Amino acid sequence: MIMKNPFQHANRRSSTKDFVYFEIKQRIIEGILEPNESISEENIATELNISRTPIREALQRLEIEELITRLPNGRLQVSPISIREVEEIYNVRSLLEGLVAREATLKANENDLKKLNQFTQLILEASENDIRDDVVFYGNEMHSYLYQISGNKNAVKILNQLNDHISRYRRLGPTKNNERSKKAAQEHMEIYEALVKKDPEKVEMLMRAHIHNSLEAAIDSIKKHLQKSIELEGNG
Amino acid sequence: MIMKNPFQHANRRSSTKDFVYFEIKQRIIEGILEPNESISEENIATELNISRTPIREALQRLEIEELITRLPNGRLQVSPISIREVEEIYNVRSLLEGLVAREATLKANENDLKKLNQFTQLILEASENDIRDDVVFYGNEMHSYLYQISGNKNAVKILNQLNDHISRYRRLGPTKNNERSKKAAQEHMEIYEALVKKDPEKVEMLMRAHIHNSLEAAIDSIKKHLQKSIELEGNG
DNA sequence: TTAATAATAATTGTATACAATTACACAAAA
DNA sequence: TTTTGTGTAATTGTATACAATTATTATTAA
Repeated sequence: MIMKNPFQHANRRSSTKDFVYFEIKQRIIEGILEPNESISEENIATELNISRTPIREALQRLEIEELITRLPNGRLQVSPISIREVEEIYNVRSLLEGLVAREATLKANENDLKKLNQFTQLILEASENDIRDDVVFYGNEMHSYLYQISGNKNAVKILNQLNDHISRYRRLGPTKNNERSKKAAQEHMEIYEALVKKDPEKVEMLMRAHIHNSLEAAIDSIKKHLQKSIELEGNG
Repeated sequence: MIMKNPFQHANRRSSTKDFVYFEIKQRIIEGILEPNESISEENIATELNISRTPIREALQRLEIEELITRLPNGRLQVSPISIREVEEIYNVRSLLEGLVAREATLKANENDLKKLNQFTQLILEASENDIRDDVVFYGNEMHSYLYQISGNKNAVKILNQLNDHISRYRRLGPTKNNERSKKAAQEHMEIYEALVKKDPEKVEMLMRAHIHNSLEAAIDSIKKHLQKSIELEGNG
């Protein structure tokens, strides 16, 4: 038996749809739902004990954001991954991160700079202790903080979507590339220093380079992963 | 009485939802549905003689693309317009058009260059005859053709969404700015010439500048429009 | 055995009933 | 008159029934 509105405790309207959206997105990013795995509305409905209507709406959103792909026959599957797509995403991201960082440079106040300094210190510390997860975490925090300062809602919305895809790819690269972590920490520091000097052009340039460098590291690990997958298939 | 599936003649699955999506989007772009005008699922359902289900899905897509805004109370309205948003959109568009044009430069073959030459000629002709609509039309065609050559699906998808918003703003500027048309025609020509020379850096630079120049023309007419709206409100 | 076809099952698309929320009009009290 | 509250209408959210399509299995003919 299905209860009428299992999420009515939430204040906002339509929290069911959002709950399903975040839940399925999380599973895709974490790889619980694997690339090319088929998705059934009915299965999700049964598992989460809700009707198909809010599930359809959540899945449509994921489809628009291209984490899910609709086949010509109407069925859905988790979107496949490809090196080509990663390169596309990083190219766009590089430009937009640069734009946002430049705008943030012009708008950052003393308190913002203090905050950003704290992030760079935390990143540096994590990289010195070889804690890659923390480098990534505080790195993301610093980027998000720049998003916020910039106030550029349009660019930030796109960046957040791109970052969802990147999170998905990042999971594929378990390579604890400490060399990259140290370089990334250094790059964040340089970006911070240019921000303090209120040099928007330099901030933009450094940020673009920073994203491009991350791309190369990412591609390496993805290539390894894809190769491994193919080997496994071959042996299966 | 509602018929079961009024659009079943179409081959593809789910054409009802898509039909509603394009129909409502068109109305928003053309201004038939005005900024801040409220939107009711039931009204659309009655008018188009279909049930609310596919309409909800179409509206959700428009909401994600931000042509429609959901108020905290769950009601929908046509998204408002603002100069600030136009600037944001053009800034992002400038970077992505530049990226796509650069990539297209590397991939364009002889036939593509021939096609692009035809577009530049049509644009030039239209501008000399002061037919602004044709300058815009063939200009868009040329941009779309570059999208296609680039093969960058990710960037193109974002650009198409941005262009929907820009189309909406363009309608506000009935100023037959022939000076801008002539300059735009010239700019397209210069971009074409750099493409022929296979100079991706120059193409990117020229394209960015071209978009920025369009922005300034756009802002002028939008400012005039907003001012007029305010005056009308004051007199109303 | 294989290929073609028909019958059946599974899945998505749409309509509709009902639930939950919000807006609105109207009445009562200050 | 203004404000507060209450009942009603309007609107959105969810569940469910059914329609349409697609996939799968079974069956039959070659």
